[in-house]
Order: sequence, then structure tokens, then C-alpha cells
Amino acid sequence: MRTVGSNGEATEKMLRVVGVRLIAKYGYEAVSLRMLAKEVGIQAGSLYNYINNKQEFLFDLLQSIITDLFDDMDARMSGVEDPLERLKVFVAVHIEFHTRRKDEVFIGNMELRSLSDEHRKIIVGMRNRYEQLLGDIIQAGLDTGQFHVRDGHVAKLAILAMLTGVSHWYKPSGRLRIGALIDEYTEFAMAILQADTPS
Amino acid sequence: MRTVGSNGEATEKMLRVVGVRLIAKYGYEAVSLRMLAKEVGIQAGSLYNYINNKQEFLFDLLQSIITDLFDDMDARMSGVEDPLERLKVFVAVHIEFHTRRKDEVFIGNMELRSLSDEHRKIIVGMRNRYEQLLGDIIQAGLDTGQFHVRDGHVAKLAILAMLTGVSHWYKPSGRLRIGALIDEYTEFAMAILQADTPS
Amino acid sequence: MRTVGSNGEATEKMLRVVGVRLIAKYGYEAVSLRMLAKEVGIQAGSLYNYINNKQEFLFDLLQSIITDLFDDMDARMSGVEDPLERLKVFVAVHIEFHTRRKDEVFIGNMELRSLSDEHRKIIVGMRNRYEQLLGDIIQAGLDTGQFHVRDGHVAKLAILAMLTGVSHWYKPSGRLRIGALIDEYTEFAMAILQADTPS
Amino acid sequence: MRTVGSNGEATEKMLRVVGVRLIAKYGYEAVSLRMLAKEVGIQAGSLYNYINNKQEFLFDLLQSIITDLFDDMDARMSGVEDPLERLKVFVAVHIEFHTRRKDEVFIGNMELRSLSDEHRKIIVGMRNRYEQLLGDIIQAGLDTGQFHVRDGHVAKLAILAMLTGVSHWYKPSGRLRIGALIDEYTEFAMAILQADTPS
DNA sequence: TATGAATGAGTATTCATTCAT
DNA sequence: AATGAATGAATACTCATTCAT
Repeated sequence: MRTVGSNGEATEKMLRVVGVRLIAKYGYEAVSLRMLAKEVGIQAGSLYNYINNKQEFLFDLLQSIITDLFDDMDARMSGVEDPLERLKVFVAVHIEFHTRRKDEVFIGNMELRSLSDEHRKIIVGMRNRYEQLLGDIIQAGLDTGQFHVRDGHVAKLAILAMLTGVSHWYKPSGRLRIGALIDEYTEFAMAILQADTPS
Repeated sequence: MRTVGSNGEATEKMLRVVGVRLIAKYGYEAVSLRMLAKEVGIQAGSLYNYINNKQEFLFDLLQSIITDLFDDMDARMSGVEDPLERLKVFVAVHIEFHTRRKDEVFIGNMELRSLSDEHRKIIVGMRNRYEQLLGDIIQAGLDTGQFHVRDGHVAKLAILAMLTGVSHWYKPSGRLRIGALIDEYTEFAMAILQADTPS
Repeated sequence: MRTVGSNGEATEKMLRVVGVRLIAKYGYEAVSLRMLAKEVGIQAGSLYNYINNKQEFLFDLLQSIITDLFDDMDARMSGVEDPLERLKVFVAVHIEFHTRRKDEVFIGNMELRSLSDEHRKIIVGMRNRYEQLLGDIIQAGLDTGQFHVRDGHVAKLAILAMLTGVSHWYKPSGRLRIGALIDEYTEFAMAILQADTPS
Repeated sequence: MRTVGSNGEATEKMLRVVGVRLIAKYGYEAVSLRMLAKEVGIQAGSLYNYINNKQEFLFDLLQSIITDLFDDMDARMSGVEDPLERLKVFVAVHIEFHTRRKDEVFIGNMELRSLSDEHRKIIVGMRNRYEQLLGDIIQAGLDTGQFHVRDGHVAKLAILAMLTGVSHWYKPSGRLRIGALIDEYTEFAMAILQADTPS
């Protein structure tokens, strides 16, 4: 029976937005479905019209986040071959995503612990594949002689931590434009890799 | 009601160690006092001979961690004046602490959300003062002309995220010695800051 | 997880009745929500569909009791002007209420200690206003010369304690009809006040 | 081993005084042995050098209170034969005790519910014997024709409730001297009983 | 699609009590 | 006579989840 005021699609979207916001703020474990339902404007029981259970809800969120990131990266990377150019694209896309969708990537990094073992395996696998994109770029640059860093593996980890860190402090209202940020971080990444700058 | 085996000091130490390990693995919210007590080998109620409540337990852990980090840094930094030398000390101490006491700094970064507002204010204040140590080093290097980075503030954030990241992946059994890690990260930090290397 | 038999209104009424009975018998502190829930026929957690917490449950009970008493008194007192007549009404209504709803007034007198400071302030305020009804009647009778007691304030306290005492021993199955009780207590009250009896 | 600072007798007295005060204020169930111990200045476990358990502690308190009341009454009543004189003594002793030891009689009336069945039987038996003292006085006065109340039983209950009520509101710092109070209440009791006043 | 009443297991915390020292 | 570490059972309360309506 269709209750007066029922409104499936809007509710579903809101659920996702509210879920991300609350989990980013309080953490998955600290967010109760009652709290979530209240913010969405429905009763707790009604959430089950949209989710199977709390754990799958988290998994779906995290999966769609990393999928989006991957897709963004893929689209922008296609056709770019030169390692240095690919590095610049990587930094740009990563920073853009990590500032524009900061809450989402934040929970993507924080809530892996809250996933069930099976779910975590899947998400970590996706994340590893994503991070390997940068690993491959670095290796390619070392092969071509454009990069000169000693330990490409550590460099990859260092650059990823450095770039991802923006999601911890970035505020849209802040001093820095995203473009300027990308320029800075591109220079940092190139410096770490001791990249040759084309004359 | 056997009280044989009462052993306050040992229990207290164990509580701290077990607490850090469990919180690092599952997160503060997901760790129940029952679980904690079981690992320590006492009844849940007996925890209250050592803690006032779960929240204060977390706060005390986090506070002592950052205090130790600060004290370590202070001791090693004393007498060092040159900005470049100070930068090297900062990187070395930070990496050492973040590898040797990796679980502790991990929860120090992850569990700020789980603190009460008042407790969080205190811990964040301490963390800000700690991070400003690096900010001051960078500014001093810019003033002396030893560093040439465009935006010292962003550089500080980038370096801190990069360095702190080791606590997310470091394994004592891994390929890399701490000494080698420090060397790598020192180079990275200097590269980011475009530090002059003394001839 | 059977929800067959969900029946909000009936449960709510029963909760109130059972609550009054248990608190009157064992005292608020000694009554656990488990016990209460068991008597009502639901699980302890389900109580929270009806109450916010144990303390508010008590407050709501006490508040509705004194409100009912006040309303009863108000209704029966309206239109009666003569102090002696008002005294008789007061005694009659008070005794009727304190016999017919003896458990309720009993907890109303016994459980003030169990209220939070804020709740107690409210209930005591209501009780004081109620008791002042008698104080005003006595003062009026003294003013008209119908009563001759030396200290009206002490007389008020004495009469109230005397009347309220019935809730400590009254049994519906006992020897005395409520009507006879009222007659006795009316005489006692008049005697205490040294009221002139109209010839 | 005699611990430094151990001080048995003083502790025992203090325990009684503190116990009465706390139970009067918060109620037996709401007073924890930890709270009690803290006020006395010892650890909770040390209480068991003085009490067998919490329930017996309450019983001992209540028993000694009613015993003291009984003894006071007995001593002052001895040698008095005339019903009216005995009534006056009863009122005087009762009021004196209920004002001077107000906290004690307060818990004596409030905490019967908190006694075990066996303990309660004993205390209620003692209280009934005490109250029967007044019942006997009234009956004697009716027999001699000095009192004229219709229902001696209800009169007994009414007078007892009235007299005992002082323990609910009496404050030593208040307006009324105990002597004046006794005079008032003696008049009230005589009025209730319609006692002949000797010319 | 939504409600609201319900479950049963869980949570942090408190408590009376014990006992080796 | 006192401590302090411990127990085991209890307490108020929360939670994810179910399901008849």
C-alpha cells in the first residue's frame, strides 16, 4: 500500500547523502539507523525498504565511491601516454576528487575497519588496483629515465598519503583554489620523484 | 569471588597495551569493555578499578601518546638550530615514533571523532602545537633562504600527511629498515621544500 | 521476533497501572524496568516505545496524579463559598481520592526523593499549591470567626497529615465505608479548628 | 594488623550517623555502600568490619530507633495512670522524639518496604505495640467517660498520622519551639477525642 | 512505501560482597 | 581495622532488525 507522502527515489538519494555526512562526522559504528532515519525523515523500520542491513549499506557506499574515483581517473587518463603527463593527470584527478567529494573519500579511508572481512577484501582490492595506477606510472617514468627516485615503492606510498591528506583539512571556503592546490601538489610529487622538467 | 591473583600494576599496564591493540584493530566504538576485560583476563566491572569510564580511557590513551611524541621531539630537537638540521631531526623522530609505536599513533589519528567535544579540543590543541613545530622550521628555512617552496603552509600539511602515512602500512617485519625509511623521507621532505643541499 | 499482538494503547495503560502497583509495593528504586516489563508482558527494551527513561516515567506518573487530585478538588469546590462548607468539601474529596486511588497518592508522597531536582521542584510546587487550598480555607474561617484555632499554619499541617494518613492503612475490603470515614474525619478536622457548628 | 589510622569506635558511631543522614535524604535503595564508606572516610570493603550486610544494617538502625522511642515513652509514662494525663505524655514524648530525631523516625516510617520479610515482620510488630499504647489510652479514656469520640480506632490512626507528620516538615531553625508545638498538638488530640477538660 | 510495536542481544556502568595482604 | 583488587549479577538503556498493518 502506497502511504501518503511516500517518495521512494528522493528518499533513496537523501539516504545516501545523509549517510555519508553522518558517517563522516561520527563514524559508522557511532551512527545508529534510528539517527539516520530521523535525519532522512522516516521511521527506522522504513530504512529496510532501501537497504538490506547496515553493513551492506556501508559496503555499497564505499564501493560506489571508489568506483566513481576509478572511473573518473580512467576517463581522464585515456589517451595520455607520457609518464610525466600521466603523473600530472593522476595528481589533478586525485586532488579534485578528494576535495570535491571530501566526506566520501574520508569515510572510504576511515571505515575499512568497519567492513566485514569479505566486504573489506573487495574494497581493499579495488583500492590496491587504484593505487597501482600510480605505481605503474612511477615505474614507467623510472624506465624511461624521466624519474630518478631511489625507491619507487616508498615514493608511491609517500605521494598517495600526501595527496589523500587534503581530504582531512580541505574546506571549500578556504584560501586556496583547487587549481592552485593541484599545481602545488604536482610540484611536490615531481620533486619526490626527481622528475626531469621538460626544458 | 576469588581474589587470588590481584595484581594492580600488571593489570593496569596490560589494560593499556590491550586497549591500544584492540582499538587500533576494531576502532573505539566497536571495542566493548567486555572484550577488553576478557583480553586482560578480568571481569568487565573490574575495569572500573582502573578507569573512570570508556571515554576517559580513550582520552588518557590519546593524551599520553601525543605527550610522548612531543617529549621525544623536544628532547632530540634541543640544541639544534639550523633549519635544515631541524628538519632532518623532525623527520627522523616522527618516522621513528610512527613506526615503533604505530598502533598508538594510528588511533591517535583515527579516534579523534570518538572523543567528547571537550576532550577533542584538548587533543587537537596539542596536535596543532606539535604540527606547528614543523611549520616554524619551514618558516625559518624560508627566512634564511635555505628552503624555496612557494606555499609553506601547504608544504607543511603535505609533509605531515606523507610522514604520518607510514603508520598505515609499516610492518616491523617488512623489507625496509627504519634507518633507510628515514633517509628516503628526509629526501622527500627536502625535495618538497626545495632545500639547498650543503656542498 | 514476533510482533503479533502489537497493541500500543492497551500496553500503555497497563504500563501505568502496573507501574503504580509495583512502585507502591517496592519503591521506585527497587523496581527494575525488567520487572516492570515482565508484568506488562513485553521485553524491557520495548518499554522505551512508551517512556523516555525511568525518571521521566516516575515524574509523569506523579504529575498526572497530583493534577487529577487538583482537578477533582477544583470541580467539587466550585460554587462553594462558606469556609465551613469548603472545609467539608476538602475533607470529602481528599479522603475519597486517598482511598480510591490509594496506591497512587502513596507513591505521590513517598517517591518525591526519587525525583531529579528539577522534577521535584515542579511536583513540590504543585503540592504546595494544593495544600494552600486548605490553608486559605482555614484563614477564611478564622477571618469570619467560624474557626478559632490558635495557629492556623500548624492546624493546616496537622489536618493534612491526618487526612493523608488514610492512604497508609485503608483497605477497600475493610470495616469502614468511605462515607463513614469522611464523616469521622470531617468531625476531627472541625474539632482541630474549633469550628462553630451551625445550630 | 592494626592499620595506621584505624579507629574502630569512632568509625562505628560515624557510620550510624552518616547512614541515617544518607538514607533519610536519598532512601535506602539509592544509597550505595560505596557512598556510605566515602562519607565515613574508609573503603567500601572496610564497612564489613562493622556490618554483616546492607540489609542487616538497615534493620539494626530501624530496630534501635523504635526501641529508643519505646524506651523513652515507657520511662515517661511510668507512674501516670489517668487517661488524659497519659494522653498528654504520649503527645509530648512523641513530638519530642519526632522533632529531635526527625531523620531517624523519617526512615523508620519510609524504609519498611526495604526490609526483608522477616525483618519487616519484627519491626512492624514493634511499631504496632507502640501504637497500641495510644489505642489503650483512648480505650481507657472512653471507659472512664473522659473521651467521647465515636470510633476510637479511627481516632488512634488519625492522631498518630497527625503527630508523626511533624517529622516531615519540622526544622530546628523554624519559628516554633518544641514546647509550643506540643501544646498545639495536645489540644488537637484532645479535640479529636472530645476529651473533657478538667475545670 | 511507510508505520509503530515488538524482539533479543548487546552496551556501559554500578553494586554488594569477598578476601589475601 | 583497613586496603584494594576482584567477582558476578544486576541495572538502565540502545540497537539492528522484523513484520502485521
